[in-house]
Amino acid sequence: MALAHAILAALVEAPCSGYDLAKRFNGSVDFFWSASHQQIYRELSKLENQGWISAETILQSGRPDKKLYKVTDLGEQELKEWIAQPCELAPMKEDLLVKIFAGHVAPKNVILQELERHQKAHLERLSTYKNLEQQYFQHPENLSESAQFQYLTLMNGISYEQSWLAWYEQAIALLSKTIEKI
Amino acid sequence: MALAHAILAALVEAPCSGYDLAKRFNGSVDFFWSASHQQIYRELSKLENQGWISAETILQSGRPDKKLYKVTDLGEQELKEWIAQPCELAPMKEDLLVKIFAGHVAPKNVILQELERHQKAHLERLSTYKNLEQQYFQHPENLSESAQFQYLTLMNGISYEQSWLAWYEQAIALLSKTIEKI
DNA sequence: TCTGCCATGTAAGTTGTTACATGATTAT
DNA sequence: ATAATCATGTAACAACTTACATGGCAGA
Repeated sequence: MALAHAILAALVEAPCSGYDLAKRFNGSVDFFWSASHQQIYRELSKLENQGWISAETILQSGRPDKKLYKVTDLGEQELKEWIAQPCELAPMKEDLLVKIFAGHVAPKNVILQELERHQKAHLERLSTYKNLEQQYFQHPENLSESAQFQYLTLMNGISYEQSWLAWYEQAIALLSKTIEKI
Repeated sequence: MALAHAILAALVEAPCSGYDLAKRFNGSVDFFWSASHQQIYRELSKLENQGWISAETILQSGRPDKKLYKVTDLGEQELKEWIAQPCELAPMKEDLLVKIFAGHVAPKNVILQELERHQKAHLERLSTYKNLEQQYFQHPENLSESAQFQYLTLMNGISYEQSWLAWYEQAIALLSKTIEKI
């Protein structure tokens, strides 16, 4: 049920189309949830049927019409109740760490290359996040309440990326050293 | 396909039963993958049919018989090839951050309680990880190659938990302050 | 006696992935 | 011309979750 609530959360903050939601939940700025556009469209239909969101069709000239979704009172109530229920820690699913765990069955330079690829990707994400921080959250003390909460999720994203980057440094150093020995 | 490879990775390091795998992929020591026992048993059957693992039935007195699984040469080859293929960054799915993102629709003390619950859970995990470090990885320079790789995954787990804990401090401080204002 | 551990599974339902499909507009 | 962006979806399949099911043994 969590995709439903992630969509509600995103729409409460800013009503938008499925296409826009897909952009927010894809690629580089998905610091709290990710989902494909197929999932999103399917879920949006469900949410509309349940009456948790409502759609307004916006006619556009020069580009396809779009449906602008917003959260209904019922939907907001539901979101509020969901927030109050305790939830589990997110399950770990890290392909990269599976590779590291079994790293001794593969050549070390293969592992190192993969580490460096991921390091680069995380570095890019971090810089995206820092740009967002600069643009929207320069003066944390003046933020609206909802902006404060959003800032907290961004801070989490930044902290997450930094923790990965610190680990890459250690991991690459350790593996490079043992390669030299051989 | 990643569950399959996570199982291969775990079995390469130490052959064991489905039950044991489930324990490793559940609860507090799953620092690179998590899965339920149902998933694991189903996947084990598939892997055995594909010839990537083989089972030996161990008759036990006083407790149920068990199947001890180990990775075949074919399975190890497959794992090796999978490691060499570049993979994506793990998708983000954090219920807690969804709650935070939409935090303004709920009472602040509800959010704070949930933050504190999670903080406690992460603290416990960190201490579990640190105990493992003390027990098995006291002298990193003397570790076997495979133990070195395992230590890297543990280090990642520790770094991950510490990053969450640092964020909780910030988040709780920020929210507590704004509560006082009201 | 009741709970928890050991050990394995099935069945039904939900969620997520991959591939396919359309069609206009804008920028290179 | 070609690719990218806007905008929405369907269909088939794979992965994951939740609930159900069994049964002996050990310890409080």
